[in-house]
Amino acid sequence: MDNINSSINNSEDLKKLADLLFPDVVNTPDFYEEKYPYRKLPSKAEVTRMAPSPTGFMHLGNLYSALADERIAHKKGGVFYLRIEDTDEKRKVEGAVETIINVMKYFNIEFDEGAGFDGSAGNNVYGPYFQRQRVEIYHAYVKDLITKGLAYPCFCTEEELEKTRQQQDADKILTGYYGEYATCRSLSFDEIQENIKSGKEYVIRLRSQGSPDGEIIFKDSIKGEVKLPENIHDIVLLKKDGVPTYHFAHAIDDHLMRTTMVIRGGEWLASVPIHYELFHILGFKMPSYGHTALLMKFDEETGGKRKLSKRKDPELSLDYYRKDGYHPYCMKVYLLTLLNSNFEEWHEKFPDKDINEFPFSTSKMSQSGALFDKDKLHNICKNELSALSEYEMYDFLYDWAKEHEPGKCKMWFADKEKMLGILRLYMGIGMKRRRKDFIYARQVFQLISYFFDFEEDGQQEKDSFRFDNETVKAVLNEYLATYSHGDDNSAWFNKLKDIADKFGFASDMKAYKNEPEKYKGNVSDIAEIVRIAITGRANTPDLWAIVHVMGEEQMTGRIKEAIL
RNA sequence: GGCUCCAUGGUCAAGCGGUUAAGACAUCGCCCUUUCACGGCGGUAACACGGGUUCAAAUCCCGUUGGAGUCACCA
Repeated sequence: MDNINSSINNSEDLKKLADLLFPDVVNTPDFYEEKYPYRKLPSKAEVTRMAPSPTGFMHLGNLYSALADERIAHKKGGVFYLRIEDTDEKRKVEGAVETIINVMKYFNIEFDEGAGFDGSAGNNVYGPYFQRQRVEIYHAYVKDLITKGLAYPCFCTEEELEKTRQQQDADKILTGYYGEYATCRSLSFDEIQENIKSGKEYVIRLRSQGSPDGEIIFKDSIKGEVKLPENIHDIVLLKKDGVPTYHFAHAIDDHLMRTTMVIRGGEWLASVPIHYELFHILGFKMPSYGHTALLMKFDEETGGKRKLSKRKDPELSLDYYRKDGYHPYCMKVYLLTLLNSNFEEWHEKFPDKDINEFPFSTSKMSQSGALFDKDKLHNICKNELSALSEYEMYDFLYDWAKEHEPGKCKMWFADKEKMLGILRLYMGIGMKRRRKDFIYARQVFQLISYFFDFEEDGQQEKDSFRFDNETVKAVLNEYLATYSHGDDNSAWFNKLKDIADKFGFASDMKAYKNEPEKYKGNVSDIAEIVRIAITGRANTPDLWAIVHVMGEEQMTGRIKEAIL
C-alpha cells in the first residue's frame, strides 16, 4: 500500500486517525458481510431495485426504468426491491414514499421487499432500506478505508473549492478535487487532529487510485462495451453531516443488498468510473449495469429532443395520467413497446398471453432516446380498452370517477343498466367488430356526456343544424308523430326514409348520387337532424341503439326541446 | 469546453456485407357505410454528410455535422 500517496504512511497512525474520526464505530465490514449473506436464488435470477430519492414526484421516465427492473427480476424468479435514497435532506418531501409505492401499485408493479414493508413477512432481511438508517454501516466501511489509507478527511470549505474550480476553469484544465488540487490529501495526523480540535467541519474523501491516462472498459448490458476514463477525483464519501453521498451509498447498499443488476437511466453512465473504483477499492464484485436510453420529449422552444424534466414537464408526471384516467395496463403496454422493440410484435401475435410472459431482454432495449409519442399511446389505449368486457370497463370507470369526479359519479352510475348499455354500445359489444372510441376515463365521459347532463347545458358544445329552422321543426315533428318505440332498427330507419320522401329529401342514396340537384338532401341529412336533436352531436354511434339505451322518455324530451 | 453515448420516413422501429430498405403510429386517398367509429385496399415519406475497406456498404473503419447525457458536500 505504498502507492497511496498518503502523508501518513504507517499503519499505526492510520489506525489512530480512524479511531479519532470514528471513535464509536465498532463493527467491521466483515460483520456486515456476514449479516447480509448472498441470496439463495434460482440460477439466472436477478436482483434488481428501484432506488428513488423521496421527492414523491414520479414521471414516465421513472416508471419506464422501474418497469425494466421489475421485468428483469420477475421473469426468472428474482427479487425486485425498493430502496429510498434519502441522503439529501433538501429533497425530502413528506409522504413521498407512500406516493411512490401507491403509484407503482397503481401500475401493477409490486416490490418483493424494501421500504414500506414492515418486515413481518421476513422479506426485509437486507434492510433497513432507508439510507439514513444505514449510516452506521457506511461508517464502518469508511473507517476501514481510512485504516487502509484509502480515504481521508478534507477540511476545505465550499468557498475554497469554488475558488479552485474557477481557477481550473480559467486555466482550461479539468475541474475538481484531484491530484495536486487535493490539498487535504497530504495533511499530517497532527494537522488533522488540530483541525478537528478547533471544530472545523470536514468531509471524508476517497483517496483515488486512478491515473489520468487510465481507461476502463466496461460492459453495459444495454449499450455494450463502453470505454471510459478512470476516475481520478477524490470524491466525497461522507458529507459533513456524516451522511454518505449517492455514489458511496450505492456501492455499499447494492453490494450488501446483493443486487445483481442495476438498470438505471443513462444519466448515470458518466459516473460509472467512480462506481468502478469504489467497488474495486472496497473489494466488492460489481453488479452488471444497464443504462437505459432516456425517454425524451419534444421541446417546443428549441425544436429538438431533450430529457424529460420534472420541472418543465408536469404533464409527463404519472399523476397526470392517473388524473385523466389512463388505464394502467395501457400505460404498461406502451412503455413495454418502447422498452423492447419486439414486444409489440409479440403482443400482437399472442394477444391473450399475459404480458408478463413476454421474454424481456436487455439486449432488445433501444440505444437512443425515444420521443414520447402521445398518438401512439392513444392508439394503444384504444386497442387495449376495446378488448375489455363492459363489466371490466364499468369497474375501471367507476373507480376512476369515484376518486376524480366524485360530484358527477352519482349521476353517471345511478343506473347501472343504463351505464352498461352505453358501454356495450360504445364498445361495440355484440357487433361484428368492436368500436375503438375509448382512450382514457375522462375522455370516455366526455364522449358519453349527452346521456346525462344535456339539459344542464354543460360545457359540451352542441353541433348546429345545417338546415333552416322550419325544415328542422317539420322533420322532428314528423319523427315524433311516427315514432314507435317497439320498432326494430330497420323499421325505425324506414320511417326516416319516409320522412325524407315527404320533405323532398332522397330516401335512396343511389338516386341521390345520380341527381343530387333534384333533392334538398338525403336520408343521412334527416338522420343528422334527428341525431343532433337527440344527442347534440352530428357524429355518434348508431342512433337507434342510442335511443334504446337512453329510453323513449329522455329521447322525446330532447326532441321536444329542440322543436321549441 | 473536456469526457461519453447516439444517428434509418413526422414518431417508434426491423435490418448484423448482396433486401423492390419490413412493420406500427400519424397523415392523405379510395372502398364499406344513414353520421361517427370499426374494417379493407392503396398513397406520400427514411438510411445526416464526406472519405475509405470491399466485387458489393444502411450495415465495417475514420472524420465532419447534428442531437443527447455528464462534469456538486443533488440523486
